[in-house]
Amino acid sequence: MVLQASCVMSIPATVSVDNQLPASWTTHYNCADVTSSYMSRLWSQDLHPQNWTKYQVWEWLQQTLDMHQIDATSIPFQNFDLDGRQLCNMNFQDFTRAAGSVGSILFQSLTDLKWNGQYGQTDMFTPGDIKTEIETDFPCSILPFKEESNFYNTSELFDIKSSFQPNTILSSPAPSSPDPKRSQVKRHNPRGTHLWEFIRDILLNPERNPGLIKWEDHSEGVFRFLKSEAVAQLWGKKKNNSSMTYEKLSRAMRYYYKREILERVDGRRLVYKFGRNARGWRIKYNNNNNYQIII
DNA sequence: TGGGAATTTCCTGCTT
DNA sequence: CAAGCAGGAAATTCCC
Repeated sequence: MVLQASCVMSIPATVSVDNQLPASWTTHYNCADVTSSYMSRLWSQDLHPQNWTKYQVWEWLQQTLDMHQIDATSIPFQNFDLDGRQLCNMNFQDFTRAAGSVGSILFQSLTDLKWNGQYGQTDMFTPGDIKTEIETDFPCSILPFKEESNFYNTSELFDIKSSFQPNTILSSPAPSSPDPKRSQVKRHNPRGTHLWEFIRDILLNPERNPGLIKWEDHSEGVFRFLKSEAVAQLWGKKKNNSSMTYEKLSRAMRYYYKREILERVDGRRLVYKFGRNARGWRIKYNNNNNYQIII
């Protein structure tokens, strides 16, 4: 995929994913330079940092780092597992403690936003609006982190839903092109997470759900259900449907063949393969032994 | 209220 | 034989 280099999320392979920022953080802003003109028009100033969700805090963090061309991996993101109110309560020292020398930049950025509603001369905007825009334009299930953070609470799955937002902008092919008129209107993701995304997210977080589904060939997108009924029940739990079974889940999976979200794998039970319209499952390793999920 | 998308439910027949 | 797979058909749910 053409956008591999600029549209990735970097996670140290040696560190548990849940200790890291949602992968979106790096993703968004590696993409931001590519999409700056697109993104800049999305920002507005109608949401004070005080009211940000955790997700929006992360968005701001990533955007600020990107603006200063600071490598997102150079600061411990787990120190910013905060909502807007907590963030605004941090003083300069708190920032330097949390992010070292970068802390002063972050502090300055936040101060500008708090008091001026903007940062420098840029079109600073609220992360929340970016979220809205992306939700509007793309069919892929996308919900703000705050709404999804408990999504897998019963199963201890790490939620990486937020990881795929801006990447979707750059991925191709998209089923349909964004309509600039419609993009001005806020629209929620119609039905929450789609089944294939649910499956993908389990696959991308095996340390949280060992033995449910596993990659057969990650580079090819081939995976296999190990505990089919358990996955079905998990899916049912998410959909508040206690009668979900693998038989029903698999029917939904088969519908994906036509849409090329999945491809058939003949002759192998419980084996599926992501198709050309499934995004966010590819992975590659870079020179720093970090892995990147390619959208 | 109607329409569409994305399942969900049920079913028959076939395959492993 | 049980468990899966393949799809058709209709129902359901949710959103616009």
